[in-house]
Amino acid sequence: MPELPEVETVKRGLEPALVGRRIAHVDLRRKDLRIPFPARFAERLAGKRITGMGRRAKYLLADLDDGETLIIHLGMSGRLTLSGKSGRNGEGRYYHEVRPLTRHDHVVLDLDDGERLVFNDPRRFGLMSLARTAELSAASFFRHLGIEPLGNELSADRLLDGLKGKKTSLKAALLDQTFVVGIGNIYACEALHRARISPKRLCHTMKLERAERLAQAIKEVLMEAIEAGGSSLKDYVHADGSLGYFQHRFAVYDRESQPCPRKTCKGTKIRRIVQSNRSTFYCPNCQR
DNA sequence: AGGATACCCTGACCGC
DNA sequence: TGCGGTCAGGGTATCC
Repeated sequence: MPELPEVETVKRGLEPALVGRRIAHVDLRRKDLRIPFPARFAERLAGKRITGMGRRAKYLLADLDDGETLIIHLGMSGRLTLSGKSGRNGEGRYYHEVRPLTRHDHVVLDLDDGERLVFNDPRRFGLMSLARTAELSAASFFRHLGIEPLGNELSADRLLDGLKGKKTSLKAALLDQTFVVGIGNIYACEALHRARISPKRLCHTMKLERAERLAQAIKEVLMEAIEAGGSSLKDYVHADGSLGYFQHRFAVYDRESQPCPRKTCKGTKIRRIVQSNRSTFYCPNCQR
């Protein structure tokens, strides 16, 4: 379920533990995830220091001190877990505990301070790769990506420009990562509900007023989810170091037959339809 | 060419 | 209790 807000939350959760640390050892426990690991992956990571972290679309980035960047995509079920524990106990004695590895723990990064980062991904829709930091935007993963939804790039005008002439539904357009990045099935539904626009509406029928509402709604929905993730970060990095996805209240997603939260809808039931093989949830009363 | 569909994969869940 | 079927969705290959 990781869309932009979840990836951003993972980035913020990991940043303090990873930046400045050196990767002491890498354990690659299989040869591929969704795609094969790049050549000499473990060797290229080992010994490098993590100098900073970033995010592009739903990709998590860790810059290394040799000019390469570790690229991580969580796919659908990927998780990054901090599982090492080391330090001085009450008696000043050094201790080191590491959680035993489990099924689907595919990549293990041991850091120089005793911390351990584990990538677990049951469905293996995720990926890990490496690219030259200076050439990231030209890397295959990023070359075709559209604009980031937060910040000034996304505006009503920019939306209108991208939507004009498109014959698809708005829902499909929002999921298209070559247009706007970071929005997945959940936040597409949520943004359209907040903007009071039908997911079935055809792109080319959009005019300025709806485009303004949609641009605003996308930003709000994503930013509120990031805030919810941020505020739950201390719960979210659990005592054992594992990172869970924060629970967030959705207005329409996965709420089929439940009342639309919008007061003026007076209990109109949320409807579920299928668009391009994916569930769409919306309120037939307020979304037009 | 661009839009729709199939597929990768496993776990959760449901009905029997 | 077990078992088969269905669904979940990010991204991309492939088809139309």
